[in-house]
Amino acid sequence: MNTRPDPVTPLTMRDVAERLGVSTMTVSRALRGQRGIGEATRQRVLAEVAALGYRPNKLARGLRTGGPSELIGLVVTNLANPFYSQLAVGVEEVCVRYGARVMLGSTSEDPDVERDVVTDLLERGVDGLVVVPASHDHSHLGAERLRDTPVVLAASPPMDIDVDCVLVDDFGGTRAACRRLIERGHRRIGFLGLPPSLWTGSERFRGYALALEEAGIAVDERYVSRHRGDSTLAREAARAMLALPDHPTALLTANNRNTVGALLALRDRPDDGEPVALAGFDDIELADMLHLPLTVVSYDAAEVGRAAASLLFERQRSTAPLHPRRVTIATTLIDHPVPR
Amino acid sequence: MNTRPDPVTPLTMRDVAERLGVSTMTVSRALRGQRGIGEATRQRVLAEVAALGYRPNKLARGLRTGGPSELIGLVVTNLANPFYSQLAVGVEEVCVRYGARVMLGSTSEDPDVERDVVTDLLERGVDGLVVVPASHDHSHLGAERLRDTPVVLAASPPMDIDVDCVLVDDFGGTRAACRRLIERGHRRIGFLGLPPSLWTGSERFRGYALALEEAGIAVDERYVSRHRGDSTLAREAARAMLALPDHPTALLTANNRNTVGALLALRDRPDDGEPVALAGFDDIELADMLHLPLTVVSYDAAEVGRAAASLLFERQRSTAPLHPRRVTIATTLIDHPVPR
DNA sequence: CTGTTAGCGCGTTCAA
DNA sequence: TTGAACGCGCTAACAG
Repeated sequence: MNTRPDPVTPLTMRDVAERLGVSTMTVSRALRGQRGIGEATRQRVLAEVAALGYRPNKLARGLRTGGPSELIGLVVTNLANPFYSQLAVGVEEVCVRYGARVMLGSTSEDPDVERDVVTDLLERGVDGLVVVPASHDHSHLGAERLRDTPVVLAASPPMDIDVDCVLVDDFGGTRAACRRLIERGHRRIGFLGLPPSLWTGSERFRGYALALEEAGIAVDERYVSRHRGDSTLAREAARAMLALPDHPTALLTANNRNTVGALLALRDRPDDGEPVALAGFDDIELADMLHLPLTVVSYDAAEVGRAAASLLFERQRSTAPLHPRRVTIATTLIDHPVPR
Repeated sequence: MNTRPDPVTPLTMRDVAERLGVSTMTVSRALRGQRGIGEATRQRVLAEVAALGYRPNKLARGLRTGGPSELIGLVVTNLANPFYSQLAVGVEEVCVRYGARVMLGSTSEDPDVERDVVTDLLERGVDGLVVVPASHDHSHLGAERLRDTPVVLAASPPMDIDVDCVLVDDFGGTRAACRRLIERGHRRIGFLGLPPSLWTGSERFRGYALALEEAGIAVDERYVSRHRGDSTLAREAARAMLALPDHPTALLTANNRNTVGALLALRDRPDDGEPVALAGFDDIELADMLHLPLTVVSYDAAEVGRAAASLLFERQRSTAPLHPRRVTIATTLIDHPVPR
């Protein structure tokens, strides 16, 4: 005989209370371990809760208490990119430490989608937002639109708004990589990069250009290609550069997609003696098992997420209005040898 | 002059209504585009909403309507693993199509954490759950504990509970890979795998063992190592196998971590003439740019997520109680040549 | 077309 | 120690 109420209607505190002949308050108190309740009653309540499989409704509770939802919104451009999934790992890790959960939003790099996603997350009551912006327009992330919900930008600094951000040392990392190539005697260095409209695109190019300048080398436009981070485009661009009579003796790539493209172009290239060196931003798994040596600018993507989430929780906890902070994650230059 | 109410208290519908001298119902109707409201009033309300930056509280709305939260919980063992982040991509993709969001939960492969995470997600009102189980104990995912919340297991079939699941063709894929090695003349094939306690571990071993049996080859225990999927352990195991006087002429690895370990072991190995062949489950980026040829069992991890989410929404929409379904994602065998 | 009443599930407040 | 009334923000159901 099934004495449980209709299973399509979820159990409420009242169901538990009625079965015990007590008020909902008694159940509520027992559930939250609040003092001021008889130990015997407590046990009776908890036993019934377990028997019935009752679960409190955190949303209703939050509505009543007005407390934090313990929910963080994470808005990324493309979760398929390992950088962003690692970022998510870091955010999640810190959130769990603070008893919070992560709600995901993917924008497909579309600013309009970003607006909608941010709005939806706010309407769902997130306590804070970590956003990898899809464009330079951050107006929908400003204080007047978000009221008191804190935001942290990742991988890109705020434009015209006052919020925290976590950046990667795009400039320094790229400069170091370019210097390494110069140290090895390269003077004609090609750059396969992202469009200047992306923060990372302009910063990484700046690192490249400054390293050349410091070595007294002029930037040769024929050796620079600034397209979207697509490995097919990168491959074509690299191929074209390498077909020049005075082609670059080294390539510097602005992200892992470009590195893959360059690797493909180098692989396809007829072996005409002098090998072309390669360095790139972002580490690559198995990089030291490739058929050619590769120098990479490596950094901890999960750390970006951890830092962003930490800034969020710190701000949440602080009563005094902190002024906007900026954290930069360091990069390391790694030389991957070739096997044998 | 700031005429807005105290910003720490979020705006409610009442704030909007009072400013307009209308009832909250009028605001509510205007906001939801419900018919039965004057066009002029509607515009007035919407204008005020925009001016104030009011945002409805979806949680309160959901509490009142009792409608779905349009929220799916995704519970994975380890988001850092590309397989699971790709799974998340697929789940998110389908959710967005249905107007839902994804709430993340990571278990670190700990069954106790899994229980807690699942409970928390349910208390937060998710409409459904996609779970990559951390163990064989699925009792906390059964109908009596979840009431009406549908669950789909990913990568592992349900044990003692009746729920949908999406699997990868672990058995068929591994058998195909092993056959390929046998076709190439190998008779001594080493297996670097996962523990039998994992579903994928036992299925992939089963594929290996059957392929051998079909070729009339007995399984040699010295050629089998079944440890956790850690590349360091895999490397040691591979090294030990290759040190045998009659060492395997080919290795078959049960997942990408094992493949990496095997690659490392093969790289370190003194070149004693005959090269050792390698095949493995899971594709590897840049596999065709390695220093040795690699055969992989490839499949679309995002498709696993898409299928899981689809099953969830289908079940949600269907009134009749569907019986448990099982979807298997196909695998493809890919031969990655070595460059040049 | 608009407003009033009531109540979703829960917790605060105050009285018993 | 326990319970009743009330309200969190919103909307269904029913007035007018």
